[in-house]
Amino acid sequence: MSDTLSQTFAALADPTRRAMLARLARGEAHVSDLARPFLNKMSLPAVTKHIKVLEKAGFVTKSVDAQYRRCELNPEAFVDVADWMEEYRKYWEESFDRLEEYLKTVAPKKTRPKAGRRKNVRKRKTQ
Amino acid sequence: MSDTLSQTFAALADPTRRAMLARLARGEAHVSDLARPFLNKMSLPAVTKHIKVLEKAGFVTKSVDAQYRRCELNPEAFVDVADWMEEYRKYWEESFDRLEEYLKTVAPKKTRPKAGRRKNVRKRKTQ
DNA sequence: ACAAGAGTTAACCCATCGGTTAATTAACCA
DNA sequence: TGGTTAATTAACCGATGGGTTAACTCTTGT
Repeated sequence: MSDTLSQTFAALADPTRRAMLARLARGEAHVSDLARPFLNKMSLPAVTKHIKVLEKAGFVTKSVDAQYRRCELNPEAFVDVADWMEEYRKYWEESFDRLEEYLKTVAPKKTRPKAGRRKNVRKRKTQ
Repeated sequence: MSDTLSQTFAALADPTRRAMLARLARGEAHVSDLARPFLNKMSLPAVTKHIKVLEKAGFVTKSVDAQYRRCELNPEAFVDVADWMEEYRKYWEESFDRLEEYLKTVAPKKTRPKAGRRKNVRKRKTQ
C-alpha cells in the first residue's frame, strides 16, 4: 500500500475511525473522550491504534496537554480526498442533480440556488 | 468491516484500483483493456480480483459481451463518498479557498466565478 | 471439431489489520 | 511519597488482503 492516498482511504475504511472523525468534527477531544463511546466494544489500546492510523493518514493531529492528549481534526487529508473526487465529479454530480430534481417535484417550495460546479479547480497528487 | 461505506473506502485504498477507475472514467473497457497496463506488474487473476472488489463496492458494473466482459463506471459509489465528504466540507473547503486566493495573487487574470457552497444538500447513509 | 483467446475459480502464501492482555510511562493529587 | 488516572508499548492471535500458479469454462474462428 504505502502511497499516501491509499493510506488516506484505508484510514476511512473503518466505522470506528469514521465515528471518531465525526466526533472530532464537533470539536477537539482528548483520547479518553474519543475512546468513551467504544470502551464497551473494544479496549483502550485498540482505540490508541485507531487514532494512530488517523494521525498517520493526516486526519488528526495530537498535542500534549499535561497528562492528556488533545486531538483535533486536520483539513489536509480531507483535501486530498476532495481533490481525488474532483476528477469524478461528473459521475456523482449527475446523481446529486437527479435527487435535487426529484426533491423539486416532491416539495416544490423554495427553489434552492443553483449548485456550484467548481470544475477544474485544481489538481494535486495525481495517483 | 462489512458495512458498505467501509467497503467503498477500502476499494479506493489501492493504487491499482484507482488507476482502473481513472481508465474507466475515459470510457468503458473490457477486462483485458483494464488489465493491459498492469500485466507487467501482476497476473491476470490479480486483476480479476481487483475488478471484483470494485464491483462489490459498486464502482463498476460488468456486462457480458460474447467472450468479453464489458466494464463501466457506476456513479452510485461515488455518490456515497461525496455524501460522506459533505459532512466535512467546511474542513476541506477552506483549504480549497486558500489556494484559490493564492492563485488570484499569482495570476490575477480572469476571476473565476465564486465557488458553489452546496451546503446541506442532502444526507444519506450516516455511519 | 478444435485450438486459441478471454476471463474466472481454486488453493495456497505471506504481510498487514484489528483486536487482545499485560506491562510501562508519565502527570497529577492527597 | 505513593496511589490514581491517562495513555502508550509490546507481544501475541486470527482474519483478511493482495499476490501467486494451475486448472478450468466459455466463445469464437477456421
